[in-house]
Parts: sequence; C-alpha cells; structure tokens
Amino acid sequence: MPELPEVETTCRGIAPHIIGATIEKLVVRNGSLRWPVDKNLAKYLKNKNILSVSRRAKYILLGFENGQLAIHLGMSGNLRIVSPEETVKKHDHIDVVMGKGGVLRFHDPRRFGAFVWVEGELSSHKLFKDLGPEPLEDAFDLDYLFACSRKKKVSVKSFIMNAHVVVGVGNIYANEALFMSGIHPERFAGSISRKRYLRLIENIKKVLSMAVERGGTTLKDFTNAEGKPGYFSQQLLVYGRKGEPCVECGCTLQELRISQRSTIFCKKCQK
DNA sequence: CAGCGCCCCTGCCCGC
DNA sequence: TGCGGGCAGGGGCGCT
Repeated sequence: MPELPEVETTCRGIAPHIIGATIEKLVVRNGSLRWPVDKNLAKYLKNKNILSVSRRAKYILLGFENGQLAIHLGMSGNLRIVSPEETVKKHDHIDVVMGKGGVLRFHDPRRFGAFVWVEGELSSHKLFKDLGPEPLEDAFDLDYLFACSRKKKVSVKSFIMNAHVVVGVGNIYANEALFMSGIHPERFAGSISRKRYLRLIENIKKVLSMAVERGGTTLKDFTNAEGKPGYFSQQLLVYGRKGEPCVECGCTLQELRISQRSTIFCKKCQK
C-alpha cells in the first residue's frame, strides 16, 4: 500500500496521539510478518514511554529509552489510532495498547510488514546501515547521484528504486519522475548525463513532496491514522494509465516490466 | 560484488 | 456463480 508519502502521512498522523504515552501492553494476534515478531517485544515495550516518532526510508520509528521500534507497512499495512472498544477486524495483527486508553493498531492483509526491535545505533543495524540518503533531504543532490550512477549498468528505474542509492522511491513515483524528466526507464543508469540527472532529482523531490503535502493520497485503499481514506485524487501522469493517451503528446502509453514491476511510459516523450 | 529474480501473503479482477 | 491465473504500492536475500 504505502509509498513514502503514505508512510510520512501515517507518521505525522499518529505522532500527536502517541508521543508521551506509556505502553501498557502489546497484543500480538499474528506475529507472522515479514520476519516473526520477536517473542520478547512485549517485554521490551511494557511500561516504556514513547519519546519520539520519526521515519527513516519507509520505516516508522518509535523511540524509547531502551531502543527503537521500527515498523514497516510492507505493501498492504496501515497503522491507526483506535479506542480500546473498537472491534478487532480480520488482519488486525498487532495492538500497541497505551496507558491513556488509546490503541495503535496494525492492520496488514499480506503480512509483508514488520515490527523490528532495534537496540543501539540505528546506523549500525543491518537493515539501516547501507541505506542511501532521504530523497527530500539535501544530501540527495546532483553530485551524489551522478557519481553514484557512473559505471552502473542497471536501468535507471531500478537504479532510483535501489535503497542503497536513495530510499523511498517506490514504483509509482519512479514511473512518474521518469516521465516528468523525459527519461526512458530502460536507459542504463551509467549512460545518463548530469543535466538529465538534475531534472530527475528535481522531479523526484517535486513529486514526493507534493504527495506528502496532499497527505499521501496516491493509493486507492490508503487510510490515514484516523482511518479516513485518501482522496485518490492525485493526478498520476503515467502510473495505472497503460493504454491511455500521454498527457503531453497524446500517443498511447506503453507498459513494460522492469524487475517484475509494472513500468508505464511514453515512447515518444521518454528517450 | 553488481545485478537479477525469488519469495513472503492475501485480495481482487479478469477470462473462461 | 465458481474457479484458476495473474497481478498489486516492498524489499531482503540467495544465487550467478
């Protein structure tokens, strides 16, 4: 479900409800997520205060005095604040029950999500130590990306979706940013000019920040922390528009697969 | 070691 | 209406 804007929206949505709260208990109904949920997690969290809520890549991080809880929403996960009386539905796998009476509820049909306990420095944890820069931060700039791309034989689409290069660029926004930049998704990363990488960086930042401003409404089944759906009003230019006319030139948008992922592009506008 | 493909899992949509 | 196949927004991991 979530691209980076949805994760960021979730983060901002839950933060005011959970910062400063004390964990009363953790209820794990189904711990078979991407990795089995640590049997001791409830013990680590019990009676601990939530000191901070932040995000790194698509992981939501809850900070505690004794460590951090990294939550990933996978493809189909969401987090909501609910009251303790709220009926438990199918795929409501985990409840973080807070002292004030609120519950942070994790729902994830496909169970590609994750609850990972991290002790010590985040940057020394295996899931985080090799991650590239955040796309909306200044470290993601032309000098960095261009240097990184040299001698790379992968397609530019795989390149920008590689978390070692830059985090948080998912399939939808990779398609969108490449279209906006006039770059064919199958071009080799190493054969693209500085000038075109500058456009690509600008467009990645633009499309992601616009989506964040809009509250992460990219996805048809996205619900925010209050459980309200997004508007799905964001005008995607290419993603999900196979066979429809290109908004620029009117010719029919094509589909190809890059690393098993749907790739929509305009063969006339993207070279 | 770069790069590709596999897989985890459920839901949904399409064609027969 | 039922069923099988394919596909879906992610991403770590094992292999070549």
